Amino acid sequence: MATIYDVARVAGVSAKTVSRVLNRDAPVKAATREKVEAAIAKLDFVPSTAARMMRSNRSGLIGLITGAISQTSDQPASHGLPDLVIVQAVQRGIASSGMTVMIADTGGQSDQVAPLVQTFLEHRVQGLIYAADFHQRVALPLVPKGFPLVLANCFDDAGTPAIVPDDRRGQHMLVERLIRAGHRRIGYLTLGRQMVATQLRTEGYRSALAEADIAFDPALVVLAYIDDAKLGSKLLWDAIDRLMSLPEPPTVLCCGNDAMAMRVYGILRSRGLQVPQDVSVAGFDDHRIIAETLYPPLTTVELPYAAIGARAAERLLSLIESGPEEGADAAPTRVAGPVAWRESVLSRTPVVDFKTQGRERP
Amino acid sequence: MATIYDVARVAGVSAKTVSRVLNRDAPVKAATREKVEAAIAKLDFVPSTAARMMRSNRSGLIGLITGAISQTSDQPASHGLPDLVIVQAVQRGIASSGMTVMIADTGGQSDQVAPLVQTFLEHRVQGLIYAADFHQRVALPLVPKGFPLVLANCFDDAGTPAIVPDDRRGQHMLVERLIRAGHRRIGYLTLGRQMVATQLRTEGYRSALAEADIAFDPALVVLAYIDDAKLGSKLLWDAIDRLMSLPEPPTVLCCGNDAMAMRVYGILRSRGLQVPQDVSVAGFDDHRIIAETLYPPLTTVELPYAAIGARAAERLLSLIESGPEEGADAAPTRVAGPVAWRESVLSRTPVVDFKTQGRERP
DNA sequence: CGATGTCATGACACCGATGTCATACTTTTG
DNA sequence: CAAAAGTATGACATCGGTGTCATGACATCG
Repeated sequence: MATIYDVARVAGVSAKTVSRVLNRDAPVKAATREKVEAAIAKLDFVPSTAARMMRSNRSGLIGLITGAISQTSDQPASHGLPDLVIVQAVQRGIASSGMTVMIADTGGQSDQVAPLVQTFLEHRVQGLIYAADFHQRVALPLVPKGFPLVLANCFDDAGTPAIVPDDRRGQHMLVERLIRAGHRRIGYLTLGRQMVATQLRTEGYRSALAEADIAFDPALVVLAYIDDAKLGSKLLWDAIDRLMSLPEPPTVLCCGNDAMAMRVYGILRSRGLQVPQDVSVAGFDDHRIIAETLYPPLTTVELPYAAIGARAAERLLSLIESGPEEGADAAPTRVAGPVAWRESVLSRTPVVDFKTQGRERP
Repeated sequence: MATIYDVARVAGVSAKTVSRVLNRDAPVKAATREKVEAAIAKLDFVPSTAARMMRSNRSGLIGLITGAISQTSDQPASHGLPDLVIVQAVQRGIASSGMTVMIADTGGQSDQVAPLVQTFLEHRVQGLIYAADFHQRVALPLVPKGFPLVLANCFDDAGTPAIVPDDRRGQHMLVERLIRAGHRRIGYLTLGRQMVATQLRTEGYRSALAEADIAFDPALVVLAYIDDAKLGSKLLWDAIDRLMSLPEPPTVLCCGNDAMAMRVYGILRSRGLQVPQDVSVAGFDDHRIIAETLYPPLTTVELPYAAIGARAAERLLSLIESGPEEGADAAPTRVAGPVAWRESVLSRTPVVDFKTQGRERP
């Protein structure tokens, strides 16, 4: 590969002048510039970032780590996709600042994190992002303190800048919307209890009910997911059985995610119940390929992975530019996705101003 | 950041000795090594790839480009996921050789390809992979000729090494399997005709029929996809109407992809037809979250994205090591995914040895 | 025992850019 | 018109490692 000296020789100028043409950081006579540009084209010269970096100490690189980071291992290998959406969004955000993203995946081995970080540091990345495959608490990997680092779709106890989905608000908005559509008995089929998302969403579910002065009925909330296809299926059938045979059965079933909602469609149909005429169904994730393809299309809440990735990139860039920010550090940034309202939820002629009525009772 | 000279000073040795400790490329006394290692640890020294690269001229970097590459634009923005699975597989394959992957996404702008390639060249990547979001023909971007380049999930007319899914064989295997299960009237709801995959799969469909001496009936093959939600839905309804009201209707419907199969489930149910008792259904892609979650689980063909990514990485590494390979260059490498046989297809008590019977007829 | 070889280490140049400073040539200005 | 200011360019050191070669200390061998 040609060097700046080759170009200088061919163009009959000094290397420094070629550098000036490349960087436009000092005036160069038009005639000289043309000679240099001709030489560059002729030699297929491409400047070396490595050499450049040696002086400037700025690599223009960002490191992105995906896959298992901490040894939780109580969680199953995920569906494997959401973090990739984050990757894409991060890449776009970073690219818009002229930097380049290097990626590495732990392949599920949390002990791979250390060597990956080392490699990134050797490349002198100017910042690191870690993207998790589902909303979780992680134990921090080893980076030099003060090094720009942002967590996406996860958080830690050390106050590292983090961007996470606002599960609480997402579920709250969904339930609120269901109530506005006239639903009062709202069933909730949850994912595993130990998941961060489940806890937060349950809070959102309850707060929305509370805001509308609807009493929380524990019988309406049922664990309906375990990590085993066969048992999981039975669990879901039983959960629905239990809910639908309540004295006052729910008019809508909120599901822990869209895939569960898809199964619920099938189960309800097998029981002769039509969606949404007999029971409404709502999901979570806005996994488009499911939500839009199901018939009827599924009402759900978007898990804003793209927004999370974009925010993470943004945050990291600002950390790099301005150094560690002062305030507002402790809590993760929560990004709420909108409710995607589709035909799987029936609007029941609502008892107008039910809420006010309730309040007016002494 | 500390340099090798700082380490040398602290350890009381020369820089070169530190280098030797780092690279283990020459004998160093145990006592000296320990002093050096202590100094490295004390200073948090991390060697600079950039400086290293200047002498060795090997960056240890691979460039990966995703998103729109050529200005076809007749194809809609894809579902956006498959290429990310390829990204992950490529990353794993490359990482196993100790190299690092840099990624860039065109964000749908094919005119972004040139600057991205330029950036990669500036970083002195040792090879490039382009991963497309669906099986397609692409027009080559500008890379120095002889530069290691592999296409994944796409191919060009210039004979660039390419890894693509074997759509023909995939569909062939599926149909062959359906025939073995006793099906003779096999409906086929295709994706857009201009898609490479559609053409190849139709060939596979026909060849499997031919092998079994089943006459090809054009009435059984119907275009059922256009890029418009509303019109697409109507098209699919009509297609199914047409197929099911044939004098001899199909006993199984092959769908262009799993999402279509999911819709077909819904449509069939609305018509009072049970899957698979009344009609069997098969998909294509093995989009797990759909295929495994649908009830009944969907028989489909895996689109081996992970394998494609892995093969692409492998191929690129061999190109880098051994230089341009000689023979077997022209045709893309085709990777066939297995048939995922699930409960959406009914095994009809087959007319035993129908095939032989057919042959024996004069 | 001196010649030869191996081990352990250091001095120094070099990779390919850019920053600093010097210099020659122009143009502006009092 | 000379001094001051601006323009265009080059020489050279430098960034942080590694390759080459030299050197001194021992071990081995005929």
